[in-house]
Amino acid sequence: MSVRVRFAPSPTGYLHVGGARTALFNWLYARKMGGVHILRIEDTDRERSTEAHTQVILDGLRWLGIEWDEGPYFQGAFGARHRADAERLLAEGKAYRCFCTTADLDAQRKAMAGMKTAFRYDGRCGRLGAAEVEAKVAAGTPSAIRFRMPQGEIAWDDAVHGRISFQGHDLDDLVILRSDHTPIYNLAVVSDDIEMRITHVIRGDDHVSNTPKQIALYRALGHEPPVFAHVPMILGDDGKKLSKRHGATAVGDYQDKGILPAAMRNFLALLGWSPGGDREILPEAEMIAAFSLEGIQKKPAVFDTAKLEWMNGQYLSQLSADALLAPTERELARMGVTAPGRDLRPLIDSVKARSRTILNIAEQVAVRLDPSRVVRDAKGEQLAAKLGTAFSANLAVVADALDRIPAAEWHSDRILADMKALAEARGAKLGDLLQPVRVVLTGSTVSEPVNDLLVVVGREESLARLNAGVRT
RNA sequence: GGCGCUAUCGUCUAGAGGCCUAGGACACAGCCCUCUCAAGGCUGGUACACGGGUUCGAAUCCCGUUAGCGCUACCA
Repeated sequence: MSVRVRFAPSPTGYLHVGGARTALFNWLYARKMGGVHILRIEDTDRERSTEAHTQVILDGLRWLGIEWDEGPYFQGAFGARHRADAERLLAEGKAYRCFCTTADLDAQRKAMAGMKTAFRYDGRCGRLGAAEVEAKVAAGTPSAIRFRMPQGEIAWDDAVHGRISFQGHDLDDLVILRSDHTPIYNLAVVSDDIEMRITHVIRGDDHVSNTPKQIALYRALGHEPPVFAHVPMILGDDGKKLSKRHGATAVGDYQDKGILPAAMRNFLALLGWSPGGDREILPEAEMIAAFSLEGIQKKPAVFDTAKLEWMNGQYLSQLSADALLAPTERELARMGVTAPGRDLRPLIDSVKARSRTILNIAEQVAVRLDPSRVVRDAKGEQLAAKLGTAFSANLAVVADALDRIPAAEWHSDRILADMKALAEARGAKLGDLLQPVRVVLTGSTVSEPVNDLLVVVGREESLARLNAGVRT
């Protein structure tokens, strides 16, 4: 039987990194096994679900390069089947009508508050006589449908955790159909997974306590449960559940920060999964080849932004300026920087080695393009203070020497040769000559080699900035 | 409270009884390279939660303790 997996987000918020990773694992497993990856939007919570959220989730998945072979299906469209399944269970005596109102339930809960055990529905409506039920129905009393939880052990062999076992008597008789005839999550999932012939349910750890309920539902409905694989949560750097106060947690935020989809995918894959051994950078094909459910970690993982950025830098350095051009231009446009007719690729090449994100690249390109974006940072100020009058004196000397290089010979090699000769002639250190140039050109003490920087900024623009620097 | 899950460097992890005086990566520190930085190379510190077993031998198996997390809805 061929593998069929699904990613089933509920559109009640943005696509967060935990969900993205779950999707990634589903997709990797499908690709690895030559199976089918299905996208199903679980929009049965109509109060919190929005179309905008659905769109954000779809966009996020596409950005990450996670494809689906079927769907997106919308769970809300399957209400009739969910209802039919609930009624079948009712007809077979595996479920019963519950006439308790929300207020009744609250009262029951309150009454049990002092007791040591947790509140559990006592099944009182399940003990109603047939005549009594009929009378209530005839009287038009609204009722929900409750599933009769079987007693005894319910266990399964989880693909990541191994055997997990619950006792039926610890579980509630759960409502499967609301009194307004809409389905409850646990029923809808099982009904859909059966209908879609899902073979492996790969989902977040937070669902393990739902699993025994769902297994019971599978059996009551006359189907074998699928293989379950519960992947652990992703935590913030304080060990707490990842949330907005940890900074970016939505995949769209990382897109905005200039993270590459391939790097994000690689990083997410390695959060809670390991191919075994020492590999870190895994191209898509290798990732698929190495993927296995057994390689998934049991314990939650902390999301380490520094490592993500390191990884992004690795991917960045492998990409050509050609490949980086479009995303960089997009970023520049957002910053309001345009350079019509200018080939930005040499600038990107010049700058990408010192960048960890597209945003870094764009910022540095912008500074080289537009003198108004040069802002002297703390290190730059420090250097100027340290050199004192030598700062502008050196600038003047360098500017003078550079001015003698004809435009046709404004090349990296020629500039470096002249600078070295100048340093030697004056008995100065090359660094003392060049650092002021770097600071005046970029505002910072960090950049590509100054001779390259001069080429990238251009002869006239460089000289203009240097001369302006001498005067201040 | 109940039920369940988890436990190797600060972080991500390798490790399926002897290969472990515990390996890699990020981060950190130092050195090399160098006009600065990044990259790269080298070096360094830091971990098997605790307590009992089982075994000739345990990071690896079992039990307990502790801690963390999840669920406990007519939410998903």
